[in-house]
Amino acid sequence: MKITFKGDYALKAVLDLALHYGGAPVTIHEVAKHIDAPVKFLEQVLLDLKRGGFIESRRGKVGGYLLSKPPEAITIGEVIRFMDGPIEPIACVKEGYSKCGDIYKCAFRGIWKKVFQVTSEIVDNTTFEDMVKEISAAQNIAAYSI
Amino acid sequence: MKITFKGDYALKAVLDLALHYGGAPVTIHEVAKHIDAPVKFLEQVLLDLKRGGFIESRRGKVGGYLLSKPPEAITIGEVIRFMDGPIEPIACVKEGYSKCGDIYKCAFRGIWKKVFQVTSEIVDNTTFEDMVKEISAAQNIAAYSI
DNA sequence: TATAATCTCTATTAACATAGTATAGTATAC
DNA sequence: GTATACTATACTATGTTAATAGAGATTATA
Repeated sequence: MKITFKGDYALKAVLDLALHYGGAPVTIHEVAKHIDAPVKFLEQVLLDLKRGGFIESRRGKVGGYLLSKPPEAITIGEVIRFMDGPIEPIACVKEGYSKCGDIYKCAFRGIWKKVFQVTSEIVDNTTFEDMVKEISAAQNIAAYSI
Repeated sequence: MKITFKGDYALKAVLDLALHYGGAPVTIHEVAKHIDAPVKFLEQVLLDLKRGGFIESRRGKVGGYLLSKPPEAITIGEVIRFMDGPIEPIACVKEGYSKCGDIYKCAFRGIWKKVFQVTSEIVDNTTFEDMVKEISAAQNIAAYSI
C-alpha cells in the first residue's frame, strides 16, 4: 500500500467533511484551507470522491460538499482503494487465484497475502467516525496542555 | 509497501542464490533463466544487491554470484527496503518523530504506524531460509501429485 | 599469452504516473 | 442578472520505472 498526495488529500478531505457532518455544505475553498491543498488539484480529488459515491455536492451560491453517508459508514480502506488502488503489494494476491506455475513467484505469495490481510484488517475496520474521535481527543489534549 | 519489478527480481534472485547456497557461483544467465528476467536488467539488480552487501560476485571464466551470508541471515524485509524503499505507506511514521502540528495529518498517523508495524513484523521475521523451505515443500507437493 | 566467459559501469530511452495549472463551462441563491 | 460555487477536460512539467546499449575490466584455462 502506498499513499499518494491525491489519496492523502482525499482522506483528509473526507475527514474534514466528516467533522462537518450534519451541517451546511463545505465549500472547496474551506476544505482546501483546512487540509492545506491547492484548490484546483483538490477539485479533481473531490470530483473523484463524488464519482466514488463518498461525497455529494451542491452547486450555486450556498453550495459545497457534504458526506453522502454518515462518518461511521465510511472506512478509510474504501477511500484508499478507490483513490490509490489495491492494498496488496503485488498483483497475484487475489480471491480466485490458484498457483500460477512460477514456483519462485508463488514462494513469496504467502508473505504478500499475510501483509495484505493484516493491512486490510486495519484499514477496513477504521471508519471516519474513529478519525473524528481521534481529532477530538487530540484537541482535548492540546487544550489541557495550554 | 509497493513491490516494483526491480524489487521482485531482487527477491527472486536472492532466493535463487539461497537455493544454491554452499555451491559454486551462479552465473547471471542462469539466474535470469531461473527467475525469468531480462539479463541486462538483472545486471543492475544484482549490482545493487552487491552494493547492498547481500551478494558477492566472482569475475572471470568460472565466475558468477553467490550469497554473502547464509540464507537464514537475510530477511526479505532487508531486501525490500533496500530495493524499493521504506515499508511505511507515508513518510511521517518514523522513529524520532513527534506531532507535526498538522492535526489532519496526525489523525491518520496512528493508522499508518499500525500498518507499518504489522507489515514490518512479517517481512523482518521471514528469512530466505524460510523461503527455501517453502520451495521444497511446494516441490514435494508437486512430486506427490504426479 | 590469447581468448572466451564473466562481471562492471554509465548512458540512453520509452512509457507511464504524479502533481499541479489553465480554461471554459454549468447550476443556483439572492 | 450576477456573484458564487461546482463540473469537466485539456495541458504540462517532473519524476519513476523498466528496460536496452555499449564499452570496459577480470579471470580460468587451453
